[in-house]
Amino acid sequence: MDYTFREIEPKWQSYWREQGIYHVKNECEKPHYYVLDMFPYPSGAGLHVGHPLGYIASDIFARYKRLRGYNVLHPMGYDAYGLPAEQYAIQTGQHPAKTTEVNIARYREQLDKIGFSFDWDREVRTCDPHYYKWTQWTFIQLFHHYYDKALDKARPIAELVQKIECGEHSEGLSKPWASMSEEERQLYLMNYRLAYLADIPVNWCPQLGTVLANDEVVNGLSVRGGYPVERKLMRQWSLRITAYAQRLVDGLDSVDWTESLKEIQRNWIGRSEGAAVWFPVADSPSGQTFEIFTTRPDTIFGVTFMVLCPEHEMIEHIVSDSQRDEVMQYVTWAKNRSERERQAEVKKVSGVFTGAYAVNPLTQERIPIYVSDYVLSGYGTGAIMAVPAHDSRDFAFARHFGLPIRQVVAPSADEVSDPASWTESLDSKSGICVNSGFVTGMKVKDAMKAVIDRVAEMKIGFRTVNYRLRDAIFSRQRYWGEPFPIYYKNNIPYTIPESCLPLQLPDVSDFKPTATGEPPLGHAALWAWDEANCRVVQTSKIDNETVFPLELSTMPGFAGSSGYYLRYMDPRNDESYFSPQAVNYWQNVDLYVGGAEHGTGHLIYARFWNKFLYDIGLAVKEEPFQKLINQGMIQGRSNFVYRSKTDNNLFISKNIAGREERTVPIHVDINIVDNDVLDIEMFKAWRPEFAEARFELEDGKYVCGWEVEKMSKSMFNVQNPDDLVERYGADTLRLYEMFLGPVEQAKPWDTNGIEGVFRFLKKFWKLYRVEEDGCHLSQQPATKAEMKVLHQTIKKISEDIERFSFNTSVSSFMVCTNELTSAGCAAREVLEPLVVLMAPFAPHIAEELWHALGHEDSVCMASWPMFDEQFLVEDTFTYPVSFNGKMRFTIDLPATATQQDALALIQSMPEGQKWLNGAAPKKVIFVPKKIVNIVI
RNA sequence: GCGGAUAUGGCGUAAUUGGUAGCCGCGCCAGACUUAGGAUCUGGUUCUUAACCGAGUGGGGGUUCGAGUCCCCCUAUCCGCACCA
Repeated sequence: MDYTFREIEPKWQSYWREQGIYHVKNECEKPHYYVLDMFPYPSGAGLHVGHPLGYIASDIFARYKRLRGYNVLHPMGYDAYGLPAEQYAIQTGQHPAKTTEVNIARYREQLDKIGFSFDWDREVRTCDPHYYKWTQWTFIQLFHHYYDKALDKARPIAELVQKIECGEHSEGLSKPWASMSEEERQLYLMNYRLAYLADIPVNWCPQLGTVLANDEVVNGLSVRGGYPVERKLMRQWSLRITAYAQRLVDGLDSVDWTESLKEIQRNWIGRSEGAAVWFPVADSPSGQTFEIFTTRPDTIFGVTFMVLCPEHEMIEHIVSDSQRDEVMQYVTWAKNRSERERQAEVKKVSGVFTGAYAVNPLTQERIPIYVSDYVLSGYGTGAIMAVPAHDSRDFAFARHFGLPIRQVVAPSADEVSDPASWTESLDSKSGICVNSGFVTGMKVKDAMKAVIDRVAEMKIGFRTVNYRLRDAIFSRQRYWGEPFPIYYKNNIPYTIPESCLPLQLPDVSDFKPTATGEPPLGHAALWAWDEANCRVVQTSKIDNETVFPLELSTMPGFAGSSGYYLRYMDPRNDESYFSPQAVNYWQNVDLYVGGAEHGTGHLIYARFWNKFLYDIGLAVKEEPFQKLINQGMIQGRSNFVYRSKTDNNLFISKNIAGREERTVPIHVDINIVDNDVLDIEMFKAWRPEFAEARFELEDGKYVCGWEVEKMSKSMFNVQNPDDLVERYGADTLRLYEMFLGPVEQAKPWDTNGIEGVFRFLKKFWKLYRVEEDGCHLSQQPATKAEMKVLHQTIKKISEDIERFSFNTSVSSFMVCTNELTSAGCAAREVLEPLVVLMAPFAPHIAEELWHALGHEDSVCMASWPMFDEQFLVEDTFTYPVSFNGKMRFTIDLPATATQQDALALIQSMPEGQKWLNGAAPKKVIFVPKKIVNIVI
């Protein structure tokens, strides 16, 4: 019988489904293992071959772990809320709920064809009220918690109130707590809540009609759609992720991720140590001071001016009358500049003198205060001490405005020079302090410490740490997201009771965003909160006495994806996020597979979310994802035909002389090209304008050009997995995606080698001599050589899977099959274990062969074969013999041979004598089972 | 500018982790079976050479009996961050 994958694959897919083979229980004697894929956005384009790459790898691993006796949690779901889904809905003019539904169905159909072992009973969708109930619930918990710096964990806000009442906490209190109104108290607590409402400058994207988080903006443009983003002050919900900055840095040391991704996160969090110092404003009657942050306290003697960011609140208080107009003009100009403009003109220096002076607290020197937008309001205190000699930005500013530059650090004490001659600043943190008062002569590192100690002693500053990480803006002026479980009473936000969750997303007909920032939920005119009855009411009467307005913005895409891995543990629980039993059993994700592009988004938010849930006693591990594998991006491989410049109907094959000058390349659909050879008939039928095409062929073929580009519809290089499943079967697709190269590596998609993998599977199939009534194998014992091949393969495949090196596994299968084929092996004792080895990679063919071998149960229930060392040991070993490191000939020695044996044998051989030439070897290096090298 | 990674035949890649570089696959060449093949099977395929020899893992140096692998310098490509004081 032939290998009929078209019959086999659907047959076993429905068998697995009907038998519930992949259903996982939470209680089990077996050890647990949790393998997770990053769940997809169900976009309208469907899956392309890049998506399943990671899924196939994790599926192989999950199946392997099952065969190894683990109870494996391997779920899948959909990240259905958020901008991409909504943008697609707007483009197609349909309701997002509808398009999401359709897209999910399409994804599911595509996924099912590839034969994954997901437990679909645990599917979650972030847009499902049963799911987002817990997203909203977590938000409520965040709102009701603050970060206790002493305990270094989140605690209920009620505890903070208690502390305030006992007088243990008074930071920033303007008047006694007892005399504060409810509104004043709430406003004060807002400064502490982990989910808080504040007027903050945000990334506003008019085209998308929403605010975006920092990781959703790149180079001043939105990641989704590439629209310009501007800075705007808006009242927004934020998550106080910065409270966790240090723990987010520290936690990286305990997880098994690639160094590069950890580094991406460290950079994003951007921890820097330094000092905060207060600089008094000169001649200030009210004794004003302002705080600056510096990582170079050692250079404080080199400060020649100060700079405030345009948003700094101090500006209007200190600006001199003569400078007021100019300063205000600059501030207005700077504030109205778009992010993109600002970033594009980073090199251009701008700024203005305030007319005011500050006093260097260590030297009592008067130094001018400037305003410039090179100082950012969001970092540190939005004010800096400028040391132009040792900071390139200050240097550029000083040169532009002709401000003095004073050297205070030199590579060595005698390398002091006149900064007037410098072309750049001396930013290095190594060297000796010069002209620096009491730190003169100290090494930079020692001076940093000395200056901090001194300012601390003088009570004008302190050692501190700053982070680049900003709080995560959590409001989106969009429709397709989780509603906030928040209503407003006297403009003060209150959470709706947990028992009323989920707060369902209202169905509105007009879900489009507005350019002004009014959330589309405002279109749900009748959407308000009846406080007394704890329910959403449809009334236009918001009386602010019994009926209150609800928050109209929705949560961002990362809300739903931040805790989904925990929900999979217990996905149908309506009483809690997940049960303690479930989380105690599964703990956290053992292996997480997904793209590195989520390094500064989802992977940070999820870690934060998990740490918070850990603090409040829900999660049991501080880090959610123990091991992380980043699968490489699959790029497209475009094909080109070459059209004559003079004759639109003439196409010239790639390698014909002079083709380059005579033609222009045109993208051609990769589906009508096979191994870079164009299917001429399909090409003519592809588009009407090519119907009359004529060709200049080479060797009777039309050879296309190719290039690696992004996979995109417009380049006709999108490879759809369904087509390949149809043509070669899911098992071939699975093996081929793995065979392409290491999972972690980015690579262009290229079907040129898929035939080879397909041939291999057919060959593998033949090995089993399948007939209508099963396999016609002999019961004869396998030869020693055959057993050796088998056990080598078991060893290799096991090691490969543990190392996540699936491309080499496929090669090993090929070698094994080739050897068994040429040995004519028909021994059951060899072929049966081989089926189990194949099961994680090509589950359909393995299942079919397993049954053909006479088994009644599924191959998924088998156990992984163990290799037996006895088949691998050699009686003799062939040693390469080198002279001075140069390999010359080989000798066979018993496995137990020693250096003396080797040397004796070599000396007795004519070859050996030729090389030794009668002389005694200087040295003999003998590494058992490796090499004999003789130094002559 | 800062940080991270990568570099091996015509192509995708492999190398027991310092021990015969190029496994496996594609492509190509030759052959077998075929009316036929874009089916199947067999053999060959780093370069140079008729062959032996020789050269060879981006370039240059170093450590070592021995380097694709370790160390230093350089180049190229990819990715991340980027006025973060």
